[in-house]
Amino acid sequence: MLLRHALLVLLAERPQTGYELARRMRESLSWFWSAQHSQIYPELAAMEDDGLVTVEVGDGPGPRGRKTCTITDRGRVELRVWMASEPTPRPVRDELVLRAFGAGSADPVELVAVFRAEIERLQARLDRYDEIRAEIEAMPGIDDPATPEFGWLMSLLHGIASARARQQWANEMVGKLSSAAR
Amino acid sequence: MLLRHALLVLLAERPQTGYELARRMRESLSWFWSAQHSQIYPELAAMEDDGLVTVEVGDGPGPRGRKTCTITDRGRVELRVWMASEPTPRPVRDELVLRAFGAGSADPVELVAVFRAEIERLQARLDRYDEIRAEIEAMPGIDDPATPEFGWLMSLLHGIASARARQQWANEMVGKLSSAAR
DNA sequence: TGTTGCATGTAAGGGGTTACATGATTGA
DNA sequence: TCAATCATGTAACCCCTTACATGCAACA
Repeated sequence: MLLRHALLVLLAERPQTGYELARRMRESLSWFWSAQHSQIYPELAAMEDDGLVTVEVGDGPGPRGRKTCTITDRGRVELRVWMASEPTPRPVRDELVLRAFGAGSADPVELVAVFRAEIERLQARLDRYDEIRAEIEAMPGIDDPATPEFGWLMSLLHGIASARARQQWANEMVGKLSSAAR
Repeated sequence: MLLRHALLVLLAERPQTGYELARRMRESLSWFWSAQHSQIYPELAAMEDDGLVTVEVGDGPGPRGRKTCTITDRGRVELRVWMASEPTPRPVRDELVLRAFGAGSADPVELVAVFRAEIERLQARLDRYDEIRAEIEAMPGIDDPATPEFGWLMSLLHGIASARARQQWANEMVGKLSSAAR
């Protein structure tokens, strides 16, 4: 029931169509959550059955109508309860750390290249984060947790902190592998 | 084909049974990789079919024999190629960051409690990491990437770096939420 | 006229978790 | 004798990704 709560978080802000939700997942939320439209549409239907959202059908392009989903009071209660609950621990699967663990089975020169590439990817992401951060921090009411911008900034700060930590670690790996190769 | 390479990493060190591989996944590797025995046994059989491991059946408890898996030359080549390849980006799903994003839909006091609990969980993990670190760093040849201990230390350093970064971020969240509540 | 974006759905398949199932050995 | 550990396997189910499928509107 995790996609369900991710959708409720987005719908709490304003009513949206499934297409819009899928786009926001892809474009902005994707740093910490993601889902395909093929997963979102059935879930929205199930949420309607459970009374968490109401669906309003209007005119739209294509063979089917455009369906706008609105969160119900019951949906808001469900969301508030979930927000206060402890995150269920999810198993981690990190290919890069697995490669670090298995360093003994790799060509050191090739492995250094893998880590250097990761450092560059992270740098590109950090540069992008900085741009967005400048935009968001200029917004009024950014320190008020009740505004959507607050949550946006907080999740961005997480992205920055974790990318920096990972980049530094990758850099350390490159250093150790390089000095050993010499 | 990711479980496959995780198993090859472990088998590169020494021959092992499926049970042993499952235990190591659960006990030590689980910080960055995990798999259940119900997934491991069929995968080992498939790997044998593909000539990546050989299986030796011996006496064992229970109705079936004890099967020791040994990596083949072909398995080592497969592993070396994979180690030098770029990690395929996996979608992130982080419940805690999702809660930070949706801060506006939560009771601030309850949300602070959720983040404080995470800080404590991370502290317990960091304490455990420090114990293991002391043990590993005392080992000889720890700076040689060819030894299993090197990979062990590197993955541990990743765990420490990412836990610290996450803890600091969670602390920042608590600060912002608390000052807004007042 | 062709491509991109809007808009909603279904189907097949892969990866993973949980539960079911069996049974020997070792130690409390 | 009871529990934990060793040891291997199967089955059902859930979540998710990829691909298939349809068709309008706007723009180049």
